[in-house]
Amino acid sequence: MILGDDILYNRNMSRRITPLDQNYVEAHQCSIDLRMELLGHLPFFEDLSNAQIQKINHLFIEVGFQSGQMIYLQGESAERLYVVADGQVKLTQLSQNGKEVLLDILKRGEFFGSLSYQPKDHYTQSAYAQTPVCILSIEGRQFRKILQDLPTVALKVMDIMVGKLRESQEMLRLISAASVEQRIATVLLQLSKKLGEKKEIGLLIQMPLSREDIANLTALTPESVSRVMSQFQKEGLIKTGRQWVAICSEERLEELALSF
Amino acid sequence: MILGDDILYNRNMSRRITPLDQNYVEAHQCSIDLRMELLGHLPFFEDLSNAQIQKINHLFIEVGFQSGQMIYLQGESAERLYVVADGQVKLTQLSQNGKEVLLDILKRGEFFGSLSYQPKDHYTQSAYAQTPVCILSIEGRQFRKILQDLPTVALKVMDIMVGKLRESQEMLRLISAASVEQRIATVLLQLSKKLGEKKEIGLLIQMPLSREDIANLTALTPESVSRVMSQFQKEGLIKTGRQWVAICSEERLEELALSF
DNA sequence: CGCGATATTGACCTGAGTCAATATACGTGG
DNA sequence: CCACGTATATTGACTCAGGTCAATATCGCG
Repeated sequence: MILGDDILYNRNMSRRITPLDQNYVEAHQCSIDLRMELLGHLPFFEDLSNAQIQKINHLFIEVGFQSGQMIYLQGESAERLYVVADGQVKLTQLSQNGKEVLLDILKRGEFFGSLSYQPKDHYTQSAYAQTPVCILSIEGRQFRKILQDLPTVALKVMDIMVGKLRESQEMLRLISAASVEQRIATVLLQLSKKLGEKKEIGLLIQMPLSREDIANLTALTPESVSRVMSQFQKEGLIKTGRQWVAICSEERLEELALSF
Repeated sequence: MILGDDILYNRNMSRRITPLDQNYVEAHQCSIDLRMELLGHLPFFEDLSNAQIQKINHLFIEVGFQSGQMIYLQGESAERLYVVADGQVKLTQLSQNGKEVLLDILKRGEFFGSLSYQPKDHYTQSAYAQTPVCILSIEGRQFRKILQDLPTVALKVMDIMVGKLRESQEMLRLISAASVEQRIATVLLQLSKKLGEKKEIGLLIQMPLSREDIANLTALTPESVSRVMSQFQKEGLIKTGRQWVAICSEERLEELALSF
């Protein structure tokens, strides 16, 4: 993979290639301060007093997962709500025929798992650590109680759900109506908006992202994704390698993505 | 369309064919009592006292729409929240390339429109009357105030949103991973669960539903839908005509639908 | 250094889209 | 109540985007 005049070189000039930061979270323990800091900045807790946060903090436990590890599995009894404290989590659904759909990628501050009151509810997706992650988790019932006691929190959570619903519906439209190129362009832009970091290479999507992941996001096959992305690279729209993508021309990608 | 030993006959034995009830809502005015009755039975208001409902009732206005009429258009400033009092409403998104995606079909008691606090929010879908409908509507800001004042209502609304998100994600999976036959079978079963009525013909989906509607629901073309449904009919799984479908063998459809 | 997971590329195939001709239902208005 | 016209549905012939399968290349880890 030869990438112009960048740090990245290879095809046996032999040297490291991945531009991703890999000094990720260890399966670490956040200090109490760090946890308070984090909880206090969650979009749905941000208006609460320190005392309230402190009380809530005690209800959370902390767990670490290594990259690729399963957090929970579709179909398991849904008992806990999780908050991403550090790293990235992916939510997927598996079909009988073996096809996996990638529903969402979550970063610090986003929640997933059980929001339900239902005692006998089951997870409708699986959650995996996409990087090493640190996760805070709370019993579903207790989170529910917080929502009942603190209407502002409930409203915020509702707003987030409304947003997620919209995103999901947009995705439906994308997959129903857009060409392969448009789907990939759109998804790359979405991800860059969420996880992009400006680097010399371009706007790097700061997370390990395989062709297969992109295929599962766009309802395509890894081979098709590969073909299109090779093309994009030839045209100078992106630079890409194993598990990473950087965007070189947001404008031209937008052009592709917008018109559908 | 000759359908065995049913009331339905034609192909110029000449007679009515649609088995749908067409004595639908007139662009009617609900009496105050009817409105109170309806509001009191909405899933999110059901726990409220009569007095509370009465107060809320005053915030709602009532509008009728004829079949096919637009209720609002994607992109318009989103100012109101709507509740279906009678009839059915469809929510769609249109893409530049002309492809329409059918996101949801709503029946009595379901809400749509603006849930947002944002003053400058815009509808992300369009809403059309699928039948003649009676709609109650409230200013978004006022509904928001209700949610703030009545936490139980906010939680119920949140739960409904969680459910809608799940449905939307299931749909994503269906469209991403299932064959044409599976998609159509699944969608027909879903609709029959929501709107089905047992008739002599079979389990009739009580609403006007064209091939195009089904195509827009399943990310297919009307022609493909037509081919598959003709096949289904030949195999005795369904009976169908212009704008209507009845299910004859739920079991065999389920068999098709389940295994993906 | 060597291996396994990931990515690329090519040749081929096929399911579903497209376009077009035809049939049919059913509302409208005579 | 019939006849006509329009929207809807069916069906066929053809095309093609994207899937499938398989061979090869490449990365990056241990």
